Amino acid sequence: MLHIYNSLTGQKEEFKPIDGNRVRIYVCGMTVYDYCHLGHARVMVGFDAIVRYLRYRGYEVTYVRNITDIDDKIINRANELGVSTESLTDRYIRYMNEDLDALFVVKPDHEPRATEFIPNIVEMISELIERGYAYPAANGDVYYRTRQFKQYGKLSGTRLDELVVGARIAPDEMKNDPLDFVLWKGSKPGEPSWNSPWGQGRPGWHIECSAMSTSLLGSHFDIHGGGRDLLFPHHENEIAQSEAATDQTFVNVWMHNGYLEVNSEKMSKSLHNFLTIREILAQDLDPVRMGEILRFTFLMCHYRSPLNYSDSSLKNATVALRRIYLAIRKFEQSGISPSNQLNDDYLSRFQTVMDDDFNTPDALAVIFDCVRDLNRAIDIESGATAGSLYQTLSILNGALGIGCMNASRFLGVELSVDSAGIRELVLQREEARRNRQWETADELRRQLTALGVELEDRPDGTSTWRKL
RNA sequence: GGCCGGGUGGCAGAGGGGUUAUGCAGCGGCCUGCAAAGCCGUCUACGCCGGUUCGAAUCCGACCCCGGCCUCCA
Repeated sequence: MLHIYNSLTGQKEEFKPIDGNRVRIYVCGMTVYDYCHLGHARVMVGFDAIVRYLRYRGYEVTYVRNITDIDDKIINRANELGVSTESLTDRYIRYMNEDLDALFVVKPDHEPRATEFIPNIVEMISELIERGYAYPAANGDVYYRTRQFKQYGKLSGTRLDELVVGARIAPDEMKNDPLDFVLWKGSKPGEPSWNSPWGQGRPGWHIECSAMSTSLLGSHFDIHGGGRDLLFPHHENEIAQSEAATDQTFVNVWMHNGYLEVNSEKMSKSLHNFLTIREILAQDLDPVRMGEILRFTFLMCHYRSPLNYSDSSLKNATVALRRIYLAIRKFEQSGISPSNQLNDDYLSRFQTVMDDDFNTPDALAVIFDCVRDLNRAIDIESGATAGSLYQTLSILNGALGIGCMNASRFLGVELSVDSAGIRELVLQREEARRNRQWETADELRRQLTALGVELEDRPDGTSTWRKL
């Protein structure tokens, strides 16, 4: 039985899809005016693993992850660079896709952009005005009447009276109440804008997610996710907008990722302490290998816990992941055939921990137990057992989206700057060992070590190797 | 100030009333020409103080520290 922690109720709940076997999930993606940073990566990888697991579990998932391609920051950035907002967002969407590919993140079923849903947005705002939940102001803005929505604050646990203290009205805004928030922004000359009943303008940030999610998934769907920092006010406002406009429960389960931290501080744009995905990927000769290491780093920590990022997080992930790949390679070089007879014990342990709010660290513990068993089975030449464990391991890895690289590539065998030269030295050493010239063999090993190559001698006298 | 999280062994990081998390590192052994990898065994633990209980790292209360939200942020 799958249980998911619901931010709305503050507890783990049994998950029951609204419509039989179908699961409809919406995740807030990114605003594309800069490179993806590790905080984005954590959300994308986290929900990628969740969606993969839901599918593994047999659910028919419709996964929507939006792109915000119009807002103040995009406009400002485009102006700074002297380019159009479209060319700016196109560029960063391209970079985002490259980054996410490197992290083995599968494409969502729909990836709507705010600018493609202006009619839906306008329609929803009109509905809100009609129902008395919104009002146009003289400056061309349209605002949401927050106090009108009696359940406001139910997600974040805030009370309106407490919020008033911090609320403020910017000089150019014409709100009736400081708590009201903008649905539609009247545009200034020269800004990108769309036609609306309230004049030229653009959508506010919160409304686009309400419009896109309900348009693509219906007024009432199963799961809505995003980073913890979106819980308030973004998701709170989404609820207010959607439920006021449709009179229906918006979302059953709200899921939020813990923060990615650096030096125990939240990584964010405003603190200027963020690392981009591509900076990290560039740290290794093979960016794809680095992508999987980064992905693994995220999965070693539960999605709701804060993850304190450091260089040693990557090192930890590297050696842990290497253990998995060494076992895979060991099996592949053993000549044993994979077996279709899966190991029920591991499958069931894996499902138990993943069913408990997607506990990926526990799931990895199961995988490592399976790895140990596999190594053991290969060592004692128990072919049937090894074949079964190998196949089981592959299935479990696939459910998390790890271990899907070619083992030799991960271990760096095909990648070295001088593979041919290394191969030559390895062969020379094999020759020396055959002749029992241990001094020569050890000297060659020293040379290889200096090249960053670690040798593993096999019983038959040949050697395999990997990058240190 | 209000509202949320959290403090676990050398490190990372799950768990959560009595029984090995897991990975890395350490120690002992097997294997090896020597290594590496692998396997077997093994040491370090639950912020502080009280309480409940036969028994608490796990529940309750106070306290100390850390982080977050209350303004844009994944």
